[in-house]
Amino acid sequence: MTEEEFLATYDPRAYPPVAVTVDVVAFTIRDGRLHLLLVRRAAPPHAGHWALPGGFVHPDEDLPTGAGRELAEETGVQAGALGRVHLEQLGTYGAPGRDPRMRVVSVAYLAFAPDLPDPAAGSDADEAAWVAVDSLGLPDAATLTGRPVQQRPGTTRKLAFDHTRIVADGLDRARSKLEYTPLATRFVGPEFTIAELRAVYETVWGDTLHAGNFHRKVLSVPGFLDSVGATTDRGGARGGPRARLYRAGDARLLHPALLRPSREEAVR
Amino acid sequence: MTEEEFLATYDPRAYPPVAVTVDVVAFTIRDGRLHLLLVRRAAPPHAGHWALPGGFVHPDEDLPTGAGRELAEETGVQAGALGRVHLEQLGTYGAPGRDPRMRVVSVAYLAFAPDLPDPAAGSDADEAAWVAVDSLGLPDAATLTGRPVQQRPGTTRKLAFDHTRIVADGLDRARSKLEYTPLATRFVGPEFTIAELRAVYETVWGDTLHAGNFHRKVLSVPGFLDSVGATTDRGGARGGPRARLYRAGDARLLHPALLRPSREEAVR
DNA sequence: AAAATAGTGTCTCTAAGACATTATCAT
DNA sequence: ATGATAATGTCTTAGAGACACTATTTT
Repeated sequence: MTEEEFLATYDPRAYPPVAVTVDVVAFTIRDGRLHLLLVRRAAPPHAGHWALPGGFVHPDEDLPTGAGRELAEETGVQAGALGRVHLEQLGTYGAPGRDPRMRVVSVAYLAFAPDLPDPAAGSDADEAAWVAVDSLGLPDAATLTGRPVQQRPGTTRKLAFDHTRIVADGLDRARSKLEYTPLATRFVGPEFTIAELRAVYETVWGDTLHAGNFHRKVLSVPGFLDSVGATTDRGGARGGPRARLYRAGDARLLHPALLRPSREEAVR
Repeated sequence: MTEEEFLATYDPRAYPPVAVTVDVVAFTIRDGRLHLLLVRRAAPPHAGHWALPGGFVHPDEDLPTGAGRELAEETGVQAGALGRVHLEQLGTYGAPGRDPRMRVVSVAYLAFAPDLPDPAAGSDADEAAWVAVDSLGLPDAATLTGRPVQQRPGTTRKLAFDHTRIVADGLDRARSKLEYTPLATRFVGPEFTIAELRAVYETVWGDTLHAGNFHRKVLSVPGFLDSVGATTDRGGARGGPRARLYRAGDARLLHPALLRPSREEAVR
């Protein structure tokens, strides 16, 4: 093996070409539903199918930089203005044959953003849109816990390549990270109410939470929320007192964590 | 961007070549200390330095398959006999310039194994060895919690490329996964005592645990341990009754989790 | 007035951690 | 006998969850 490796060290072009791409699983919340940024492929393979935004890594470009660039290209947000967008590496997918053209190793990134604008028209020849995740037919929390699945309206789309798996992995990661990191604050504006934060958890987890217990719980986690000292201008749309406003604190981990309800079933 | 992407789609060789390698962070426990499989590089760059075992991905080879192959090549264990070895993807490292020769994107895998034999002599021209992790000068749990660091004997080695960072990330992952998965059982034999399991936690976390509370705790986690019904042949080397033997249960997640002591300091 | 919501109080139960205790084994 | 260890018991405290309740606001 050493000789082979030795040769490869000095002439890697002797190997069949491998392409490295960056794909982005970008989540946001719109109208109380979790949405995912997708682009419709114009060219084969999988022409006409929806796929994750992504593309080849540029020379001299770091992987997270490439992910931010791909995200910026599709959303129209300036790459430098992605300040409130959280970006983290999700995983790398490189099974032979996952792209019929050649060996493609794809590094997937996960992005969380507050409600971003619709993809800028004409920014790309491919159509791009925020698509409700629950229209993709992925197994959700309700499926896992045996409760009846309520398929939400919207066309069920089959994603190109292995992107359905990548999205499923990203969804798992997102659900898990809400438990022990302040990630949920990335889905809301810089100042938010506890009810808005709770809506994030309920949307991503696909479960309803007890408002009173949630309220006390998040306030008890050190460094999670900082009180702004002000309240909303009005009460809720259907009544209720004005809610206090909070900002994200400096905690990077939540301790104690906010555990999802009833995870025993998913343990085995 | 579309044209560029379009062209690239059909002629990826137009891009500067990118190499994809697989590196393995393989941990095992020897003599109560956490060890890491390293190889000494024979050729430049970083000749003479220790590095993670790894190499270029073979054509038509899946990424985890490649990781298992690299591990098998260095440990002498047959690739098919890696049954008790846990393998999972750690992350992908692709910063430009991390390899001075060319653009190299490296997919790192994390492996956990019970005590494996010394690397088979002559299996590779490079020297390979199990190296104590605490001789690498990485920040350990004691460092993070402000307690005095006791550097254990052994030469402090500077690893090649960005492998020190990769190992640090792997160590973080391992410490974290002990909390909420039955991963610790991968470091011991098929049948083990609770004291042996506790030694794994203490070794990886770099902290001492209360024997009695640990005992009751692991037995209270559903599906973590299955009793064999037998005990060890002898008591401990320094006395004590014979310990009951257990096997790993069918739980894939520990609920409730075994949290590390005093993590508040690392939260911010 | 009626309904909805923010925020707090109370109670129960689980679990973590500190510590003690008993039984068993090696030297 | 002595010391070490396995395994269990006890007590205190923190936290999760269910539920009730008050105050505030909108329609």
